[in-house]
Amino acid sequence: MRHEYPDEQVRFVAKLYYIDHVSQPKVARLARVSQAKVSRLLAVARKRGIVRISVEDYEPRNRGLEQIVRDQFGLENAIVAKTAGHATGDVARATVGHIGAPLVSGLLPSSGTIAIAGGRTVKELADRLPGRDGRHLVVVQAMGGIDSSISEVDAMELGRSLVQRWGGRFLTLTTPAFVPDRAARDSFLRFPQIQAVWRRLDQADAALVGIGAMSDSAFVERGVLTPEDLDALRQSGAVGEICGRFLDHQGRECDTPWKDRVIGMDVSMLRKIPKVIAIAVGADKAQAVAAAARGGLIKTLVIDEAGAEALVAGKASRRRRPAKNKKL
Amino acid sequence: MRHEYPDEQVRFVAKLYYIDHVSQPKVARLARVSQAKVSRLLAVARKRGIVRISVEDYEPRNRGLEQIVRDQFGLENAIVAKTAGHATGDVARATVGHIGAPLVSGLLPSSGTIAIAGGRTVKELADRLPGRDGRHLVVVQAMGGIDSSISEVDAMELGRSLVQRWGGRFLTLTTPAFVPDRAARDSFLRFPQIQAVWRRLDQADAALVGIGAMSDSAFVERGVLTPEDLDALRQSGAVGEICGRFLDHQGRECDTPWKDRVIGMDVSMLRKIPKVIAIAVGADKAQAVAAAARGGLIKTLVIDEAGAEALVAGKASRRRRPAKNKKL
DNA sequence: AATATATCTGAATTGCTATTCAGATGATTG
DNA sequence: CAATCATCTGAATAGCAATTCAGATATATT
Repeated sequence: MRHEYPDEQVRFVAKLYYIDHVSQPKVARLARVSQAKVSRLLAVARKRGIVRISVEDYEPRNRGLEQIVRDQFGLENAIVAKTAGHATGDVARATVGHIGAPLVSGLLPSSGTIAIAGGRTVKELADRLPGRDGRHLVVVQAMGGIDSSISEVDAMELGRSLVQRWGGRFLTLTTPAFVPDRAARDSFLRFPQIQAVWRRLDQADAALVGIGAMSDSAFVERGVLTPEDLDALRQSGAVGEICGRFLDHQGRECDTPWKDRVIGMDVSMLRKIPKVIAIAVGADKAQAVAAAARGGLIKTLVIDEAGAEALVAGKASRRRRPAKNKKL
Repeated sequence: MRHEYPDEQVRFVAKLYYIDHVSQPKVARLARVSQAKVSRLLAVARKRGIVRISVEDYEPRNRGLEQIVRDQFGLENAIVAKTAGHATGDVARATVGHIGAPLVSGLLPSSGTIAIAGGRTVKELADRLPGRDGRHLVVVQAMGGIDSSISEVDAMELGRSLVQRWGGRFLTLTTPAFVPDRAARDSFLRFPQIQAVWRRLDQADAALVGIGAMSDSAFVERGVLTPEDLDALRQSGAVGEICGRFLDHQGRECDTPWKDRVIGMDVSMLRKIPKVIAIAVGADKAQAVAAAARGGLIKTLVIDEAGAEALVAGKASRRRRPAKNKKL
């Protein structure tokens, strides 16, 4: 089969376009080809290295903050993504996802089992994980379905799209995330199909999870928890949540009825997974992140600058509180 | 006055765009600015050298042919522009103009007087001559107006646009190119205004001229010469033309009535100008170019590959002819 | 403090580039 | 020597980038 364009032509086009700044339609005229082909020739020029574009190093991570976060919370790894003008909300999530993705990709094993949870921030990152060949990963849903619809930020969807790009296998937890009571949960977990997935989860090599704060809970938004439920959880000392597990300041699961109604990775499972990568964006996640870290549930944290700063500041304030308590 | 964008922001934007291939609208979102500003930041990045784009050398000139042409015709300088797929016509003219312009710009003096003639090819080159500050050039029209309209390829227009970019002065030859007879010409040349310009021409430091073939004459096209006139000229030995001067094989002006009816630089004027840069495109110009070169009228030749090849080949054939003549 | 001047900004627009599509072309196979 | 396949091609198009414009903002000047 004939193939590849002559170097001479590629260089001719590249020179006119990149050096002389002649537009593609004009280059096309001079080179006696269509504009479409000029565009293609330029792509070839870049691929072949005939055109080289280099950008002075830009450090997208706040290394100073990373160090502090890592040390204060005993994490293996912290990735603090710089955000333009301390962006918040969607913009910050996109930035953290963009910067975190290649780094997380490097952390994930190339074979074995990965547990994945849902969330907007996890989605931003997961969508940007580069596709790779030759990986034979099993991706497992870390928590049941939040409601009967599948949102594009649900673990179900993220896992599906991941294995589509990676070519592995995706195991779903075909259960709701929250069931009425302990008995219901146990009966679900007795199903052989579900049990098998549950065992995979228990032996996962890595996990990719989000961290939920007590404000703006996605569970409340989607109607599976009421604001009153959330209040009750707060009363019981909950400061945040991972995989449906509500945590107290120390990162222990709060002892509430919900504890037995969740079908999702529990605290002890997370603790023994060698690589738990948590993603969180925003200052309001600080308490929840701190709790998860303190409980040893997460090993790597991917976070934005505002979140990291709140995290570090919050740590200091919490140190003051015990001092207050001593006064009482 | 405030000025210049922070390096940090420029690098941030440049990295996203050039390394991560994120589109400008998306970069804009992440950087919290408008797409317009991203475009501007990228321009700054290129200007500051934060982004460097390098293209493997492309040699736009056919050095081998240049050498042959230079040697065979005793030229100071020959520029043979490579043309994609041996392009002809407009495309070849544009290519030669594009490649020749920066080289011609380097050859032209930065002060003094430059004579300029018209022509499609001259236009292609002149339009691409880079603007330069600090030059105090006087540009002089080398030949009268061909007809009463001013076409965009006429010396009048080219000179005007050149000094507009260069900031010099443009002197026009306010006469027709062809007048009815010698007496008319002499009377024109006696006008003090015209005489002054003529004297400038006579002392020009450089000239930029096209070369006309006996086919497809612009003069015939514009109705100042009839096809019969052209035939008569051919009968008198004319093989080409410079500034309205018809030349024989040896580059001497043909002795015809037209000789005294042209108001334009003559052969002796051209011969003594230190830098005469002639531009010609196309194989059909070969004889005319050869004649001009042989007559010592031009010092530098800018030409396309097809033209140069015809030139070289023609030279060989002309050598054969004298051999024939000996037989007679 | 008020004005003048220069620069900066994003919305709209224009013009350019990358991709999609349908058809052509040439290699490869039975 | 078809038939098949993969690639290549330019026209059309969808999407993207550079420029223009009018208004905003900051600095310098009086």
